Amino acid sequence: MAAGRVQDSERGEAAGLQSVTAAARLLECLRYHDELGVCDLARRLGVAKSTAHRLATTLVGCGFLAQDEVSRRYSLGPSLAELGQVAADRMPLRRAALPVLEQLRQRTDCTAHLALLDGLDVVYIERLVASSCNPLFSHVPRRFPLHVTSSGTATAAFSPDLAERRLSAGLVHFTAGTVRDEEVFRRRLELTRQRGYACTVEGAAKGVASVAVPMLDGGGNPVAALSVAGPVKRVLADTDSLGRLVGSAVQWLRRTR
Amino acid sequence: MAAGRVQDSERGEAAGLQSVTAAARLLECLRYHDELGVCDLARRLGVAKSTAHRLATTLVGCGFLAQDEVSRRYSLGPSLAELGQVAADRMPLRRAALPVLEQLRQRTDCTAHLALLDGLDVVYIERLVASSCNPLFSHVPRRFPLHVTSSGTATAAFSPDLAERRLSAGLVHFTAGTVRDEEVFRRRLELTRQRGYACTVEGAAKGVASVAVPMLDGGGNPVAALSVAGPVKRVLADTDSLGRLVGSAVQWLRRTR
DNA sequence: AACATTGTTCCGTGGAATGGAACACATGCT
DNA sequence: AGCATGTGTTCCATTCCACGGAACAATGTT
Repeated sequence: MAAGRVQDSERGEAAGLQSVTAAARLLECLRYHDELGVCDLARRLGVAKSTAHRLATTLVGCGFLAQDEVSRRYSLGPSLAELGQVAADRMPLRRAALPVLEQLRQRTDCTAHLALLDGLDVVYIERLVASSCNPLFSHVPRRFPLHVTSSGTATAAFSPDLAERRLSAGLVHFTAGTVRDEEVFRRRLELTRQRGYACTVEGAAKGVASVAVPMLDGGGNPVAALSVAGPVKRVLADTDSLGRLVGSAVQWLRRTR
Repeated sequence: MAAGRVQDSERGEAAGLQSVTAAARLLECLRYHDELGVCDLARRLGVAKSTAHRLATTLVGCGFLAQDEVSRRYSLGPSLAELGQVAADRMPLRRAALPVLEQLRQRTDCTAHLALLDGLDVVYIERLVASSCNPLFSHVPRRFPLHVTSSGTATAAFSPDLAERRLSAGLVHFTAGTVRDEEVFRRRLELTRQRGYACTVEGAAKGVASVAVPMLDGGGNPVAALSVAGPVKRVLADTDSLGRLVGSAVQWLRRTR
């Protein structure tokens, strides 16, 4: 690493140790895939098969990946689950939000979520599953582009810059319920601003609707959102009242931080 | 990487890419520490300060670590939280256990846990916090040596080999409630076998007692444990009934897998 | 049989990662 | 104030570790 270290990468972070960065990128390939093979990983990372294989087997050794004995494909491993849970346990915003999320869960009998804004996506960092919830959320990803879910819509509605960036990047297809049309999305943003909450139907998961309210920081920028999600009929029967409950929860959370 | 690749490491796994392995070990240093500085990390890893610094800053760039602007110390980062949650979401045993954990939580009004056996430790992979629980578990680690908690005791009680290995490795001090004496631990193991459940007081956290039942695989080896934890008085008032409830939950889980 | 695809292993090579040293900064002690 | 100690960051010479290419084994399709 001689003078003139490369400071530019796709997200502007220093490249640092290249093989560590490659390993992290490999793990990220599995965000939306239960498992992937070596050749697929190599293609996604833009490296040789043997390089991808070495990265993957090293991560298996560390417990960050696991390999299926029959299919030979790789999936996220137990040590990642453990450390990830530890990391989430320690997030101050998540800690602060837990009591009010639990309250929301009980009052609404819906699954209560905390989502953090990250780039042009939201990441669901906490999900307290409703007691009565039979279609579990286990198969639902944790990260969505802003336009896909109520939490993302809610955050974009209160940041014109963010909304424009998301639109410029394109309203990528994600689920059957993904809004793809710019005008439709703009109307949703406006409606969200008027009502103070966003509502989406089958954004994240089939058969599920949700209501979300953004949490803004001191400067008025959205950083997170609270939401409740449940069967479409249950949520649509009650959106205003759910919106008020979630809104109160957000107010409470802002005051206790 | 010429011929004669070293196949032996402390846990018998191939070393693979050394800097990737070092990065993983660095993340593991933070299991029991909210944050650590570069010099501390370097000492723990047995590397130069500059190496630890480079590892840490690379991981910050990837989102796996975060650095406090004032103290300059490093803590686990948001991308690790995200991917870790995804990894946990996808664990088949955790998925299968969720309904019965929720049931336990409701019936007992205690915090319900799923712990997996890993080496001489148990790792708490799922924790459904009791509704009435005010001293939250946010500060409680996810990994404990077997002798410290009820889940660990329960698993050790039904594997003589495992118990002996834990004893040989030493009953390390963990919390004020940690059993340190071999005879005491052996008596606890015997009592657990007689009753079918383990009970510990202030093993994992001050003011909390818990009751755990191991889950054995087809060959009779413990792989996991279910447990409920709550205020000492509540748990001790009802250990037998809690033991039976948790035992039924374990039976149910075994039959559905 | 020929071809395409996958996952794994091997090897020569050069560049990426290392440790040491210097530096900047902060704290505590005499 | 000067010194000792500790921290976190940056730079550079050195070398060995990580890379890509190629070969191989296995599987599936035409």
